[in-house]
This record gives sequence, structure tokens and C-alpha cells, in this order.
Amino acid sequence: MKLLPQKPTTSELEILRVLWTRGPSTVRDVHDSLKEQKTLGYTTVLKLLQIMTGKGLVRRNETERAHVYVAGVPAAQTKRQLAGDMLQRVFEGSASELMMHALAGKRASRQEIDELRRLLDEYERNRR
Amino acid sequence: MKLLPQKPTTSELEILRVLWTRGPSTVRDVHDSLKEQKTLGYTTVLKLLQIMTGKGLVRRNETERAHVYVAGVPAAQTKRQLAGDMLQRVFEGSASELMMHALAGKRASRQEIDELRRLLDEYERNRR
DNA sequence: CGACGAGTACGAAGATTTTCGTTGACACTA
DNA sequence: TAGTGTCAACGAAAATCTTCGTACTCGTCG
Repeated sequence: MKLLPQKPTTSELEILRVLWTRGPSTVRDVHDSLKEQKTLGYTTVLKLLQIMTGKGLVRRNETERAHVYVAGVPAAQTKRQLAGDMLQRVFEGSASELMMHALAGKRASRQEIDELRRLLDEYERNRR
Repeated sequence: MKLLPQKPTTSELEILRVLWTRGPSTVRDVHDSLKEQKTLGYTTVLKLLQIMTGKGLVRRNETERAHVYVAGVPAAQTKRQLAGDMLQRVFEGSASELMMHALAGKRASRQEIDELRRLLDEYERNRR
């Protein structure tokens, strides 16, 4: 049985998201990507990546001078972990409550609602 | 336009949950309730409640010697805030993704799935 | 060679959160 | 009245997270 890696912090998650979408990246790549949204020093990103390496959240290839980082945890697993955690902590395990409050805040499109219905059908089919 | 109170931290949320379900409570009440799940010193809970009072997350009545605390924010609003925050931070606003990963971790009952469908119908009806 | 640019490593300051210990007030009671 | 139990206030330690500054290394270019 494999231990779940630690839950990423807010900043760590931002970095993971970059790695998930960009794939293998150098510190500079990540830093540039993040710059779109917020200002963050280069060494700050570097340090974060070093810490995350220690935690196993990312792995790195050091053969090149500019080390190349990749996500060490799959996006799906992390998202499941975060959603599941909130489900328990905030909604006592009730998926309906979670969805109700998630939808309450936003204006979901017709498409999205249909997609949600589709998901439910599929979930039910795969249920054992 | 009224400012949203700060997002409660993990511990603060635990306390809010007690207040939401128990209603007005003294520090001792809260402390006893929490003791079910985790060990926490009495003064720790007191301190937390004092901090939360400062943030406006709870209010207190000081007429009695043992002050009586009540939640200062409605459960629904806080839950919406937390769910919405995660929706953005983790799922880029996609409710379907959120639901998918929330369900992936748990074994939802037939009842719960039906309830989710019902919610979707209702949401769609109220949508304009 | 010597300066410069691009990197990593490291330590440490700040900010926030979590956790208590200690103190002093109050009320009850033996 | 002296002792005991309950309480709020406060400060501060400990833990965690966030952010950088500084130092050192390695190529490259003039």
C-alpha cells in the first residue's frame, strides 16, 4: 500500500498546475508561466520546486545544467485527494451538498449541466 | 457591497461546524464537542474563538461569566465560499471536473446519485 | 584572462496558523 | 477566610508556508 504524498499547499498547487499542462519544465519555464498571473521572484519558484522535490511532489532531471522538473503526482490523483478532503471536512461526505454549494456560486451553462448528468449516468453504470 | 469575511482556516472551520450544529455555545461546550475527534487543550479552543471574534467569524455574548459564542457567518455562505474557491483554484471553474473527482474517491449510494440528479433539475429550473 | 549571464544551493526573514502555559478574576464552600 | 474549580486574557513558543537575498558555479564572449 503506497502512501499518499502530502497534500500540496496553495503555492505548490499553482506550480503543479503548470507542470501538468506544460509537461517537463525548467525553473525558468515555470517562473515565466506563473508570471502571467502573479509576480514571484525567480528564486522563490526555485525554492518551491526544491521543497517539492523533497516532498516527492515533483521529480527532476539534473543531467542538464538547467534542471528539468516534472510533476511527481498525477493530476487526477491530486484532484481527487483535494476534492475528497474538502468533501469530508466541509460537507461531511455529502456529494450533493458539495455540488449544491459549488453551483450556487457560479452560473453553470446548459452544457455543463448536461455534462454533469452524463457523469452521473456513467458513475452509476460503473458502480458495483 | 459587503466584504466577505476571511476564509476560515482548517481549525476555524472545525469550530464553526460545532457552532453551526450546536448553536450558541460556551468555550467548554465547543471544547467538549471537539474532544470527540481530536485532543485539543481548552485554552487552545478559547484562543481560537478569541481570534475568530476579531475576524468576525464568530460573535459573542459576554453578559454571562462564561461567554457564549455564535457563528458570525452562515454555514451556506462559508461552504459556498470554500467550494467556489476550490472550484477555481483546482478545477478551473469546471463543476463537472470537481464532481468527477469528488465522486471518484467515494462510494456514493444510489440515493445520493438520485439526489444529485434532482439537484441538477432544480438548478436548471431556477436558472435564468 | 575577466566580466557577465544563467543556474543551483542555502539560509533566513516574515507571515500565518496552531498550540499552550501562566496569570489573575470570581464565585462557591468547608 | 482559605482553598478549589472555572473562566477570560495574554504572550509566546512551535510549526508551517511564503518569499527572497546572497554566495558560489559554470559557460561564453570580448
